[in-house]
Amino acid sequence: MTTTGDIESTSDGAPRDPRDRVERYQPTAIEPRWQARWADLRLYDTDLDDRSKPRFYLLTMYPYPSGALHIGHWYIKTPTDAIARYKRMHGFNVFLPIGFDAFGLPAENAAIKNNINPRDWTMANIEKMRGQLRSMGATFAWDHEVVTCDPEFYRWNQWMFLQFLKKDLAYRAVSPVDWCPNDGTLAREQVEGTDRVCWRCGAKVEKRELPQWYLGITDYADELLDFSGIDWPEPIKAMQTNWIGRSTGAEVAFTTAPSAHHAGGEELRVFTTRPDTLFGATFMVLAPEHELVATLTAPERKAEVDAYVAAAAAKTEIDRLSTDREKTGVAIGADAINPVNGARIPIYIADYVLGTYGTGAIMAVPAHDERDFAFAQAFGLPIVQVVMPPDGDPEADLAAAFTEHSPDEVMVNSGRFTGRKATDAWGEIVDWLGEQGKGEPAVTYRIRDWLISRQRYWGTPIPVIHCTDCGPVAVPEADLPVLLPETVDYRGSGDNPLTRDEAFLAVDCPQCGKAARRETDTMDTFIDSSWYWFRYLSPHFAEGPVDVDLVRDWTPVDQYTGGAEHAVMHLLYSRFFTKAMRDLGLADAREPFRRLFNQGQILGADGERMSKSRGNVEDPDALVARYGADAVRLYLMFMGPWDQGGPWSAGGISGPVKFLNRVWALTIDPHGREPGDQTGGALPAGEEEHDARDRMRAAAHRTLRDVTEDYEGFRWNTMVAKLMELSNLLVRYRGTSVAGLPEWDEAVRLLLLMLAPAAPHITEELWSRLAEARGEAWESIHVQRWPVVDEAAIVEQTREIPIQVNGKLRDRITVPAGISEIELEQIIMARDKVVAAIGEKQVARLIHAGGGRLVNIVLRG
RNA sequence: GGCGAAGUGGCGGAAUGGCAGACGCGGCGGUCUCAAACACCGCUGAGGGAAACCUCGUGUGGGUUCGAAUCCCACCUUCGCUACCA
Repeated sequence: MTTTGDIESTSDGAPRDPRDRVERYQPTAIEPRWQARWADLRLYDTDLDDRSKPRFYLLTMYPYPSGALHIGHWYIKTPTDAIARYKRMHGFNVFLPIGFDAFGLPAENAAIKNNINPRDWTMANIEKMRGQLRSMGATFAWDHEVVTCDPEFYRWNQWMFLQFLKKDLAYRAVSPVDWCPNDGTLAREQVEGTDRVCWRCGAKVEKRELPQWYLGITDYADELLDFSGIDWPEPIKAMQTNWIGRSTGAEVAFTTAPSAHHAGGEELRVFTTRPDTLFGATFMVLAPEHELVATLTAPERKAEVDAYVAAAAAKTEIDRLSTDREKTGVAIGADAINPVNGARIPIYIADYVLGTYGTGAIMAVPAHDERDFAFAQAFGLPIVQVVMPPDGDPEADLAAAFTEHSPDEVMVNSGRFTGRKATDAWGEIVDWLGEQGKGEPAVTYRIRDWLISRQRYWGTPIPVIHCTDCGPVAVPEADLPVLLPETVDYRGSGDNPLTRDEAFLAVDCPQCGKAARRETDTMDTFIDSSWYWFRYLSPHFAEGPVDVDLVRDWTPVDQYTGGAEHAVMHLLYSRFFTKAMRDLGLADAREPFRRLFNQGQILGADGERMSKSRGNVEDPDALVARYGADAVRLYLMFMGPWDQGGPWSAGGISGPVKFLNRVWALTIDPHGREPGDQTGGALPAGEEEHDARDRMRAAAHRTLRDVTEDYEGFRWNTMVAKLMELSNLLVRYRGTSVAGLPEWDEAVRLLLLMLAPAAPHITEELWSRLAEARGEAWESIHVQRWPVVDEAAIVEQTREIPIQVNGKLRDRITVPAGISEIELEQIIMARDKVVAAIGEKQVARLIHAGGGRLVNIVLRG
């Protein structure tokens, strides 16, 4: 270290900046050097078989290789790296893998545009992004990298699909599906917003009737509602719960009434969550696509009904909604019979009843359902109140549907149930229907099975062969992987080129041996992300998708970090896959991620989502080149709470930059003083050397205690603030007589250790220089143990106590720490300000609050 | 419409029943410098006052409490998700 401690000695020569004699902080010189050194030493390779330390599987959502990292990647990944480093300093064997979500449409679009293979485009991007990820100084276990477009990975997508087929967890069905002109078919949860657009490309989605492959996620609906044993953010659990949408109720069998054109007696089942309102059903509504519409429609109504059905079928969901909830429908000229009272009620079709939910038919109870109420009003249908508050009028005209369903409500106009509490009667009615074989308890879900077929090239081929005789036949496991053809003929079109690739298509049926055709759909890329963290453990394992022993030791993941935008997609699929894999004996945990943290999103300076088209994208490479990775890491952590995100503003980065410069100066030049320093190297007024030494120790250990808590809770912003506070104190003592004393050295050492996980390069550099100055051998700061708080150092001799009168701050006194309440009260009551604030009033009592932290004097009157 | 999150200085934010505004940005004044930049020191919620201090102040209105940014009730605003789910 180069320190002389005496700046006056330079002043007799030509005037010059005294700081020039000290080396300045140059992050761009330091950072690549340490990154290379860490890599050479294999400092962050994880030995997964090491049983001497507790394991910690830290996972962060893998990036899509779009071509460049953006600041959002830094926002999630650098604090995650800080967690890894912090946990290592606590003796954990930390596994922090990284990989690439390498299948997907952008590669295909690039291929069409530039007439190159999507693989080449993808792999070039990956190579570039690897370099960018390294520039973060993050401790990723690169030797476990997974790239999902590698056959070594996607063959196991195919293998698992075959296992799912055997268990009927994968199946093919023809049904109306959401079709995006760019991405092909989409799963239900991949269509967003009121105007029904594709989650990825934003194009409007239309309905198509197609044969498609599904995974039976609904089989696991109930288990997916159980979040016990995992520590996830409440909003995500709420979103998943809403998405799964479990409704308990009953299926009730209405029957068709005999009429001129129909014999009657046919069952019409409805699902209801309100069996207690059965007596109020005044009509019935079928979805236009309901299978019985054709047979039940009266001849004279046929033309109108057919027209309505055709119109509904032609309408996309967009159009259905654009009618702004105005109810439309047509009576079909047939009646149904209500099983509870034998009432004949007319049957309508209306598009507000969905064919895909429940039974596709409802009993309409206009008095107690807003939609039914609106329909009844529009069509002049009777409205009969059957549930009301205890003081209600059963014959009153309702202005709106009465949907309250609390223990107070009583039933009216309901035959033998009249006068009963509605909540009590709910179950009895279901039981009563059950005894007569006219209904039973039922549960329905909003969630649909996961549609995984995509009409795209750049994905995992679905391992199925279509034979004219045998139908769809699974590719034998021995024939896996079904490889994507290397050369692709796009002919400038956006179609799936597999459909034109005769070499790919032509194959013999594995069952009968006749000429057959391969399935050309590929899998939704969310399949890849549904289990990639299992593969990280053994990326080259050839005997199966996962090494079951490693999975047992290392999963579930201890901590997962990533965005909340995947709440009902990736984060739900992953839970499903884990449970399905468990049932295949591939995993033994029922949940994938023990703890989940959703960071916020970094927006552009304009407060909008960052996007190239808006021109508000912040380039992390440029920031790193200018300020260094440590400053960028620290600034992102310092911005605000991690789960909050917020608009980017480059201005604030100067704070962390200045902080790092001070840490640098404190460490390599403790005796130096800045040229404008007006303190003359003196301690703060009234402070003796021993006071200063105590203060440094106390501050360092109090900071350690608080910062440790902040690390545990991922509260980076306050963590950085507290380190800044400590460094501010040391800056004040720099160049004074206490700089360089043991308490100073300890405070600097603790400051570096506490900062190390967040700013790994500068701390490593300074740590090495401290070792060098002491003539010790270098040992990385990142393999040091996290320091231990000395509670004795924090204990203070005196305390400052705020004094309130009637809750208003009136005075502050400094007293010895161990003072008794009686002594304290004597001092307080003698204070001028307190006496003045009390005035003529009487003191009612004194409150010693918060364990002696504050005193409040309460006055009478 | 439903579910969820959040409203605090000029700005990002801290404080989750006990001193509101930690820490930082920006701003103002000073030191250093021939000068500027950097760096360093001080001030910086609003109003009043020469000052000591006083009053007001955490979206709005009420409530609980000795004491409320924090807890409760009602409302307003913003953001995210959802969208006729019977």
